[in-house]
Amino acid sequence: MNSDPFDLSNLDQIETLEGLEGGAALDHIAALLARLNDAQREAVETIEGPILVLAGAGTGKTRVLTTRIAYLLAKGEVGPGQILAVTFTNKAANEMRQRVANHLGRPVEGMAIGTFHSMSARILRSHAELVGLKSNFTILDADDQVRLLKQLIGAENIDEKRWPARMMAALVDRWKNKAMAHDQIPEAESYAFADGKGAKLYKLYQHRLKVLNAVDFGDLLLHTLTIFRSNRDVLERYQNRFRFILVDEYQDSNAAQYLWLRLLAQAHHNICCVGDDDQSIYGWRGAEIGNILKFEKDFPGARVIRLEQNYRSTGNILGAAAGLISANQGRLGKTLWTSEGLGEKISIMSVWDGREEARTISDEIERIQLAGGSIADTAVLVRAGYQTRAFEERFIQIGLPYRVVGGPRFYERREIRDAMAYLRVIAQPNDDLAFERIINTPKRGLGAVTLQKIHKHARARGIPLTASAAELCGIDELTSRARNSIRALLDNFDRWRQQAQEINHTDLVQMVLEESGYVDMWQRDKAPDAPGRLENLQELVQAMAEFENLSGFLEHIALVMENEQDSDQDKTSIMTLHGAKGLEFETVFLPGWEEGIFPNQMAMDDHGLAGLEEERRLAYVGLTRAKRKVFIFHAASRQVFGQWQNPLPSRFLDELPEAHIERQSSFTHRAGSISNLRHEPVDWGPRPVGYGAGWRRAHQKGESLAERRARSKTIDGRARRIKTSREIANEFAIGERVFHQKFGYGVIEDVDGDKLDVMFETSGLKRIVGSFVEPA
DNA sequence: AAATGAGCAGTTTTT
DNA sequence: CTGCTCATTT
Repeated sequence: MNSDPFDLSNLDQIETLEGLEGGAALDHIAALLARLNDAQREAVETIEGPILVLAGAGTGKTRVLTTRIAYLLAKGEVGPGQILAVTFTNKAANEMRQRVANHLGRPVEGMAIGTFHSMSARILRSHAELVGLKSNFTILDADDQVRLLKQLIGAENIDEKRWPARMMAALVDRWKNKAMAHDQIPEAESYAFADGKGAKLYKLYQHRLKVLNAVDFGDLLLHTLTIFRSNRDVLERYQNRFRFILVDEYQDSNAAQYLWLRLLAQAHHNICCVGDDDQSIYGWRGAEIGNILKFEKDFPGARVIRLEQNYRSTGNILGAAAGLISANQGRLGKTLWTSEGLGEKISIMSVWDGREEARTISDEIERIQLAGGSIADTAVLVRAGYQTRAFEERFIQIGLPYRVVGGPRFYERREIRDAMAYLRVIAQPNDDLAFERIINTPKRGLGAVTLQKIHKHARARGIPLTASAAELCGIDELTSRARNSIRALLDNFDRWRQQAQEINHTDLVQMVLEESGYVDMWQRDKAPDAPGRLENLQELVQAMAEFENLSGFLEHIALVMENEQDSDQDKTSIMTLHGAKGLEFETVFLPGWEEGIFPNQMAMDDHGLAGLEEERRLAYVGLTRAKRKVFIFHAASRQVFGQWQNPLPSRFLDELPEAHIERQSSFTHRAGSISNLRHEPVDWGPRPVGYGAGWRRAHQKGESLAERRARSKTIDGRARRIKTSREIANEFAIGERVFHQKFGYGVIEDVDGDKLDVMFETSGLKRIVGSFVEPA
């Protein structure tokens, strides 16, 4: 959890680890080193100077990072306080801390391990005044950010329909990721929003944040950069303190993070970045794959070490992944290999639709379950969040235990945010956004009109909303009802603030939720989800108990937006490909490999070739999550946003080397009709209606279509057979009349591999996959 | 001031 | 299909 306290008051901390110096510790570390391969050991033992460790999927990257830290400490020359290790997620930071402790046989205090954002928050709290903030500043999340921008956009008389606040928020994020302050926005960029008002809004927004004593996510980094750049003495103190810097997932760093690292590493150059350019999948939120590609240029004299021995996957999986990723340009290049065998080929399964896809996957997971396997070792990895639903529905229907990883997050739930807003107003009366959120929640007769008046008065007097509300109670501006209501609320807050000094924070939150009427509001609510919300509030109280005080807790939830998952039960996981990075499973299911879905259409529309390549890296990440077996699916027709579509199979399927894959089709329309059925040249002459090639073939075999269907059913009711694109191509003849479930009857105009051009009677010319039509 | 209903748009990934 | 906003009604 929040267990990475490093003491900023002691910037020169160099104490080494007691009890670990000397022979015993070195023996211990020697044993750790002996378990590494040559490349890994080199990465651990090269202490001085910049190093880039190119760590392919499953090559022991975390082991290298943590052993390296343990090695530094055990040598006795480096103190924990001199090490800075940055990650992108809190989960990764916690894991790293844990594993270092395991290596050393004891927890390590005083080491700075954390995310870029939590590290920056620490630094910023120590020097807030240098950027015009107070050290108790609030950290706004995306939701607050959007609400604030919405107000500003409204005040500027910009049509919020045409220029949504979310868009502006995305723009602000983008600029901040690139370390661009509001006075550095080029004219052209400014036109990305509301006909050139982008930069102005950015400026207004930053101004407003300062008044609110608040920062957003991007500001944590940006303000820290500003402090470093304009206060040489402060920078030097951090440079001296953090003599050894380690960075995880370097391929995900953005421009601001790069600058942040470069400033800190400038003095001593002891920076070790670990990453994999082939797993760079966060370009859309500002990650610069260029950072890792030009590492050697940025840090002259850098050593580059490649970790290529894979300890996770079979040869077939690695071969398929390698073939796929080789289609990308501008890679640093790695060749993963394994000393293990080829294992099973990757199965590419063609299904009719999403329902069958979900059914087939659930069948397969059940089979693993029946065979006594752990289904926690299986995962369904989807491209986008909305795809999880189909699987959830199916799994619920058959009672298959599952968990959706990375679903709606605990701290983003409405009731939790409401409760948090109360606490924020208590902790910081100036927190206008929080106050606005709960001023009429639960309903206390303070509607839009009253709020408008409070706003107006606040603006006129240049004071926060709470102060404005208090002043309005003293004058004759509001209705007496509103006045009474506000006074009661403010009195409550005064009392709670007093109580906050005396009782502990968990009791406080209970008291606040009761006395504000918030609990009551949900108890009276007859909506089916109301009881769940009350439970969540209870959970919130429990979560708070783990923190010493209110501000510690508020900091935690601002930065640690992950919710821990119950890992004790044997459940299969459903998650996005992004969410799966860094994880591994015995068996991985990859549904929805269809053009438009994966690769995602928007990624390609918005970012062209770069977007496509990132999609391909995402596919690479998906494949390399599997230890033993991968199933890839594509459906002939799929309902997206209530619309039926007939997508083509993903181009990524064609990029998988044939040697490592096998194709299967789980539907039966042409079961039994294998390529050797076509032994004669096709007669192109006119044929009587109802006497098509398909019909003839059926009779050559002496079986009706229905009979063949029945015969081909397998024991478990599903029919499966391998079908290569060559088979498909040989099965069809130009001029043949076919039937498609969605498009009806049509005539084949052209055959290209496994794809057919079919002129349908009702819907015209379509390009479709051969396995989805049957002879008419 | 609140509740209801119609119409609408947005649908990727998230520290 | 869903969730949201907005407008209308009570």
